[in-house]
Amino acid sequence: MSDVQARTVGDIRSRYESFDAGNCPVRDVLGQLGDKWSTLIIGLLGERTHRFGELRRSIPDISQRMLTQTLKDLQRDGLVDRTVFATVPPSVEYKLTPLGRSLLSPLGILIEWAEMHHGAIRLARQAYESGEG
Amino acid sequence: MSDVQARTVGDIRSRYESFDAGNCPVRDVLGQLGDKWSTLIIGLLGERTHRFGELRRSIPDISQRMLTQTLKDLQRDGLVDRTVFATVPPSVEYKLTPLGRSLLSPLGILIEWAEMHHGAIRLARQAYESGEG
DNA sequence: CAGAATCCTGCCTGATACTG
DNA sequence: CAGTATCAGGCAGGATTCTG
Repeated sequence: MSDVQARTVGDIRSRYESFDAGNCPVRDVLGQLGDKWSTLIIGLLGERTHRFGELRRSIPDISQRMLTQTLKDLQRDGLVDRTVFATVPPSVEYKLTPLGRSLLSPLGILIEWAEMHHGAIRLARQAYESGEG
Repeated sequence: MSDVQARTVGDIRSRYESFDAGNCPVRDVLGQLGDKWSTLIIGLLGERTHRFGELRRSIPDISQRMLTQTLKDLQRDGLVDRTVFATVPPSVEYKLTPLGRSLLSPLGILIEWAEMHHGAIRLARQAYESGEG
């Protein structure tokens, strides 16, 4: 692990400085993943194919506008596949593309880190507030 | 890898739904990492300790305000350690805490994914624009 | 059912000026 | 050098209404 970490430490720096803001792959990816709903939708679609209404019910506090827009962005980036069925009433299915599925593993690792250290982060926040906040 | 992926797929879903928005560790972490500058600063501090002015020069397009604020947030979350030296003129050093260093590996993995698939994402965007954008 | 269009608001962010 | 304070703009995101 120390080997992996030592390598990635340098990589983070070098990969940022080789690209301006517009073409930086890190910003391109984290900019999208960092928004409010993308990772949640990717997680749901990683589980199985969902219809639009299923996604909306699974994420009670998302607005219709944001669900539509986030799905469109993910589709645009080639992470999500959208299939329309010409039924009455119409139905639309969303699923991950192979590219989208390949993101599940790195994303899962980050989520594991988040859950593992969430308690420590919350404690640090409390300590900060009572001390100098 | 199929084992890791299969496990994380379910995890993403379950870890989201067990927490409301305020306590969800995924949103807590990605909300911070997803901002414009956090990952860049973490990458720089993963390389070595930096002074305030060094960080500012290393990130030419960050405003003083955002650098201060991002550093404060990272310090608040226990990822970054801030040390003031009572010299004239004053100097302040920033470095990663052990918690912050533990984030370098998962973050590096995500960055590797980003760089590896950045080309595919850009191609998907071009295809989307010319097709239905 | 699955969206598109519109309006509105808050916060993120940058620019500028000032301080210890 | 390392910040803080203040102001201004733009965009993310929500609520509502309308359509095929």
